[in-house]
Amino acid sequence: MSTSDQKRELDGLDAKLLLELIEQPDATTVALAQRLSVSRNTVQARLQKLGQGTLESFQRRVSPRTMGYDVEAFMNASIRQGYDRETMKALAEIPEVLQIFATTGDADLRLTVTARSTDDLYRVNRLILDIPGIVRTSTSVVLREFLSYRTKPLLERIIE
Amino acid sequence: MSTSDQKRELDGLDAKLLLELIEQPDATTVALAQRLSVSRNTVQARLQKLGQGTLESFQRRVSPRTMGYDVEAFMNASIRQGYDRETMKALAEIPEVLQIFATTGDADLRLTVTARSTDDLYRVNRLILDIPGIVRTSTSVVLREFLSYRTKPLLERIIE
DNA sequence: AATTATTTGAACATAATGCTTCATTCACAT
DNA sequence: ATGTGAATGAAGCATTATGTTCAAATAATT
Repeated sequence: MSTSDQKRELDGLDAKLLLELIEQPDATTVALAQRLSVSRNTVQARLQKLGQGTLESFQRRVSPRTMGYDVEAFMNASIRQGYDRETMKALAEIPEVLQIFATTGDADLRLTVTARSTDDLYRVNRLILDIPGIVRTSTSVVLREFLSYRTKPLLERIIE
Repeated sequence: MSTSDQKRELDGLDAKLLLELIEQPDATTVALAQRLSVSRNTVQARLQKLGQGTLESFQRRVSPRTMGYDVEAFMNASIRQGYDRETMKALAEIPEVLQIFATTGDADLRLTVTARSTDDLYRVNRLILDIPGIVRTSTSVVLREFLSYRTKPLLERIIE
């Protein structure tokens, strides 16, 4: 039982593998193997393990912007106690709601929301406010993305 | 010149393709072709276009949690005027800073930050506060992720 | 030192890929 | 309606990758 634990932390090879894939997402197994100077079998085994649970969904690579949703916003929302489950369900039924977090701090929920325009964002905001259990919202619109999501430095730190 | 514009919006086929890839990220080109009842050439062409600019980096699929960074937090930070460029550069040099947005609202910046633990988060917070130009920060730690990033509903909306 | 886990290399049949060509269909502007 | 350019489908071919298995070598743990 102690053999293959569920959640093993990434080692150097895993990190190198992921870094390569960041550079060349469509790199073939053999290409990765020779670039990292390991056998094809090893790469194959590692990739399989990475695929099983450690890698996030492909969805992460899809940007709403591609679909014409040019506005991104963060929203704080307070919910009435006891309405949690149903409120969450209603929120999840709105396609423009991309993420829902519960966080510490004043507001109960933190949403990532997208919209086609600022006008459209207003519409989405109303949709959310109409959900029973939602008390109030405060929105901040993304003006600019100075640094887009990256984990590369963390991966590089693993190697050395 | 009007032939192939840079940013074309996704059509139904693109959306279907992406939805398939969400279900089976390692699906082969031919498998996708027969599942969508289009020719292999078409899938190949579409995937190539998607790879050129519309798809976000593979980095998005890498979760800090995989690397032992179990804490995720959002941080609002105010910056002193005129320090923008250098401050941003200093922030980007901290591996635990995953994202930087400029947003409307009280705070100037909104950061996504990760850390190994809450103690570690405190350390990262100090790193950020020590950056010249950063005036103050307010942090909210993610307690739970009710809905993890998804664009599937938006994609499905394109189809019908 | 002993045991277990991981890696390696090799082989094989099967399948996918990249690329090209070409006819056809489609969308759109004239 | 008509012409133009782009997107698609179909087919073929040489090359390359894949999945799989296995025994031996190496590394890591106890």
